[in-house]
Amino acid sequence: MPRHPRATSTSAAPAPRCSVGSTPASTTACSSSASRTPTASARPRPASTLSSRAWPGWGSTPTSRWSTSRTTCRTTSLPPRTWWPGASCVIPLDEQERRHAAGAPSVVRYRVPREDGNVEFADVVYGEQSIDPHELDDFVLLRTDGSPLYMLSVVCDDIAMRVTHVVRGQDHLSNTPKQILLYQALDATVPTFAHLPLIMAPGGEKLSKRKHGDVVSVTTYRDRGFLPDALVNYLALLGWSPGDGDEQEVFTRAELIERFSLERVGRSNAKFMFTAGDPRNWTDPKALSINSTWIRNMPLDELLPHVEAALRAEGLWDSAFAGERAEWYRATVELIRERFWTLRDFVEQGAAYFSDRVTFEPAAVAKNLGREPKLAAALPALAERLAGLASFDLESVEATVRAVADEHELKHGAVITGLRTAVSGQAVGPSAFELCVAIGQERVVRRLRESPALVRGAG
RNA sequence: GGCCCCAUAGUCCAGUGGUUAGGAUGCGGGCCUUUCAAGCCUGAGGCACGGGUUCAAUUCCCGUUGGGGCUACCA
Repeated sequence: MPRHPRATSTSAAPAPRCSVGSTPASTTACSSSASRTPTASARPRPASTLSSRAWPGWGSTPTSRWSTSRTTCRTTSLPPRTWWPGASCVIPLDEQERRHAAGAPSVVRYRVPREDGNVEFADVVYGEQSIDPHELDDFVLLRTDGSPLYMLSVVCDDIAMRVTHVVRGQDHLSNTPKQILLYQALDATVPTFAHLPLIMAPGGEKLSKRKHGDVVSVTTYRDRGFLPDALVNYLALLGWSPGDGDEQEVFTRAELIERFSLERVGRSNAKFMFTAGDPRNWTDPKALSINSTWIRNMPLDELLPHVEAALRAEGLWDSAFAGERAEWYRATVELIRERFWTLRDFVEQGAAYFSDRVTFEPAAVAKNLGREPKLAAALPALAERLAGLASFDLESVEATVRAVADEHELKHGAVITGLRTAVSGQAVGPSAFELCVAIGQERVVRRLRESPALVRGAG
């Protein structure tokens, strides 16, 4: 049998079928034969419901008996199950009859076999496990209403789906022995288990949807401009590495499929660093970093569709970008992606390139326009000079900018940075001259003509 | 309380019975320059503690401490 799900099955071994995650496809899959809604007329359940291991159990409230047991074993510091030799679980038959006659609702509980030795299995990640069944509770299989619990459902679903490899979080490691017992009770083949280390929140607790909200949701990453491959790349690195002195960190999906192996997955939990509410570090900085690496370095042709989708979603897409302006579009994306971190940057900062929409960053305006009042006159003057340019290319734009700066007795840098902000709204970005050429003569001229209001407003 | 798992910089990962303990990210400084969440260079920062085993432990063993998980008529 292949040791992990991505291994290629070479021989007659069946192709691995994986159960990834922990939610059964159906919580009622197993209930058909075993569950009946108890009624006053229901006959006592035979002890043989499940390999002579399932028993009816009563309690005035679902957990009353267990609460007592917990208290007992805590105060006596006994192993949890020693007080439970079966006596309080196995109710005498006549008592069962009496309770059923009285219509007392019951659950069906699995009686753990404690005389057959330890439950053993080899976890692909955590290694050999051997659990003393005395540590295991007699757990409930069916609720009072006959519906199955998770423990039974996963096992039944995975058997039904012929799952060969179960890959899930380490929080299920302790439940695995119970499930193995169920596989055996049902006379089914026990699958191979691989438990993965957990991803913890910055505070150290288990990361959860309930407590941590959107950061745990993949759709959040999609909506906030992550490339699918970049997310997968980052996640793969949480707990796994190629090893053998190989320090590569950027992996394509194909490389991951080729090189990933469960055997090289570590056993210690990872902390997922993020700062809720911080627009810059809303998720782990390393995840952001890998996403930016992808955006900057992936083949342009593979990035383009993602940018297009983002622009379309914001109403910034122009069919000309795929037609007569295709070349310009490609060059522009290539120019601006160098400093971008997520796909959102293409619609936020990028809007200034693809449309008439410019978002002026207040800090940028204050820094590059607000500190030099003379720009209120210089920038419009520059606008007219640029408007008169027959060829709006890098060299002529630069020459014009420098000339206008001299004429207004301004430092070149002041005009250049002011120009960048007046035209793109940003304090950072590509070379101001390249930026102008990319945005185009008409828009640059128009934005410069409108800039005095910004200069005065900021000053 | 019981059982299980884990332990290398802030974080994510390599690594070795003898190494200047490596990379990434983040942070500091410098360079470049018209800007920097860009690029280049550079700096600080780590083997949790205590016992063993050994000529020699970050590495192997035990314990301690610390962290996490499970222990539901949740999944």
